[in-house]
Amino acid sequence: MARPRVDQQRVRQTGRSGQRAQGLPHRRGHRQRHGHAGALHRRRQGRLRRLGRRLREAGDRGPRQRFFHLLRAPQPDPGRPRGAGAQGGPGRADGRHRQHDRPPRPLRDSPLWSAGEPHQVHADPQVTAPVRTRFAPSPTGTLHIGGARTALFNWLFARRHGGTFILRMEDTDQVRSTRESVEQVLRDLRWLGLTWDEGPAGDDQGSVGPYGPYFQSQRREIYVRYLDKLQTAGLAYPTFESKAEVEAEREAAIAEGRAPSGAFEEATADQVQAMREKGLEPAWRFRMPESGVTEFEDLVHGSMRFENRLMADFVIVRSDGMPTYNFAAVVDDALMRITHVLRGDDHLSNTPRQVCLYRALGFEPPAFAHIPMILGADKQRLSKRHGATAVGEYRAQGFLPETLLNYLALLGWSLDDKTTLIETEQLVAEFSIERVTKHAAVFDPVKLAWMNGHYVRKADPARLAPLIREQFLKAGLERPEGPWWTRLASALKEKVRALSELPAENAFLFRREAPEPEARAKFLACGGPGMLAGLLELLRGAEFEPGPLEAALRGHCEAQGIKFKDAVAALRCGVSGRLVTPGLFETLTLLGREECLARLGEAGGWS
RNA sequence: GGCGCCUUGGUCUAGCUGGUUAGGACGCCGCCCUCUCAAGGCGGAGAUCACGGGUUCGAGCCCCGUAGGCGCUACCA
Repeated sequence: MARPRVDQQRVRQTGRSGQRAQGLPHRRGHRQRHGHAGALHRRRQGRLRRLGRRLREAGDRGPRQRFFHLLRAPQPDPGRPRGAGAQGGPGRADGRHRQHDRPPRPLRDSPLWSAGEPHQVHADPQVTAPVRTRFAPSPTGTLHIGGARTALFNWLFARRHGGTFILRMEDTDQVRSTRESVEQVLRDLRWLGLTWDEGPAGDDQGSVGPYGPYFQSQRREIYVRYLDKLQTAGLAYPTFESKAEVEAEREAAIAEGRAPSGAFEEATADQVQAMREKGLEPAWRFRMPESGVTEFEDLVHGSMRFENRLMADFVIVRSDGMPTYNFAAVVDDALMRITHVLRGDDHLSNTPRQVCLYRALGFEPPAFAHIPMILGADKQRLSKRHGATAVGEYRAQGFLPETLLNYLALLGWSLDDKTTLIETEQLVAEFSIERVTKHAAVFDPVKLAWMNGHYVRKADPARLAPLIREQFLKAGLERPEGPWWTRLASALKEKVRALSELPAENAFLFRREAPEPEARAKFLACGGPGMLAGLLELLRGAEFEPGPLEAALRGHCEAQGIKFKDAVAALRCGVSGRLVTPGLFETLTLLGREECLARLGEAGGWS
């Protein structure tokens, strides 16, 4: 390939002892520096907050976005150490927000780096053009709670603004990505109702949408094309340094108290050729600006600022030809016209690198919103040892999708000071990035279970019936489909949390079991044997529906001078062999007259 | 090591321009309701707002500093 404009590419000298190390200031006590930076940050935050309030009060539509540019003092022109800078930084002197209605610039306009020039992007939560968000999981396992929450926020934001929600599979890690995992993720998202407008279609490797394919593994040529552009512009270079070598160098640098070099040994064309003849391909690194700062506005964290010289050249294409996350995500987000990137804040530190890539490629960066992570009870990243963390597990345990949506929405977001139960529809209507929290949240399965109880109670028994049947089937308790299941559902839904708890407590409805000793004792204690004849008589004659049955029993007790409670206890224990059951009259009708009579007869033999 | 982010009861959170008995929810305890258990209703315990200074008549909110947790610094994403 042609390699024009070589002169412009000499943004930085190559070689591992490149200039940048020399340019480093003398190390100061890190503690002192750290504290200072923190203070600066806090001060800035304080100013932001005050400005934000002022603006909000003034009736400004978008509290957060406006004050950012007010805050930003006119950027002093650093003197443009290198000529290319003239067309650089996006600036936003006019204070308008136009990135959304402008497609990414064609690459040939790509400005080269100009060292020392701040690279700024602006974020604008005030939506002026169609919103496009995406969820981009790597299919290396099932959909987890954290991923589901990220997907939810992206989905909510898109739906809230009438935008487009895109699903993209980041399957560049060929060894860990599996077809099975893709299917599971699709299935779980569908179950949650987080439907996507563009992305994988069906369960195969197909895609729908104008910017596909939506599997990164199918987009290799695209990444190669953009790598070529970067290389041509002198912003990417090949290296053969192994991972071990890189690590050794870094550790040595730290041990010696010097900053690790940000540059790596660039292989010459001859070297690349020679290695290729030996069957080795280089990895490609992106050339970071060696000075200046990269700034961007984060919709939840505010103004972010990173020094370029502290970020090393990073690999964008591996020696196996696959792009790395930071590269593929940027190329795809740009090409797919993503306007708002909502993702876990573990990506916050990667963002300046990505912003540099956007710039290098001539793309306008999207708005970023880094949402807090979800942790386990021990405040560590959520993982298997925290119990069920996969969406699929919750589905299998009989959780309702609206439960997950409601609960997950409240992890890092709130509507107001007292709303806990929020229907999905309301979520869509009310979601706002401005109310997203900054700190990590601990996932609490107990609260989730409570919430599921609420939604199960709210649900239509006819909807619950097949779900409940599935749970019993799993426990080996069968019964043909039919209205009986709907009646069971309405009897059971009042006292449940996870539907999976049901079979253990209610197996007696399906088969006779040895009575619990406590139930047997209670049957005797409440005078069961003495009432038996009367109760059998009553059951034989009564209309077998909950209402009439209750009326009949109350009448019977009245006439016989029996305590209603005792009669209930006798029937419950006698018929179920248990202390706790669904409502007695529902239980009786579920069992049916004949079965009740038979079981009561057996109970007559207890002693 | 460097850089970055975060910090209100056990947990999720509210707290908008400084003045609230720091509000709500889960969980916990008690009472009521009640055919058991739940659900529901009512009430209670539980927060020196990470810590230390400062400004102020007054600070969870502002300023300075410290600590802790987490993330990035990978040819993981």
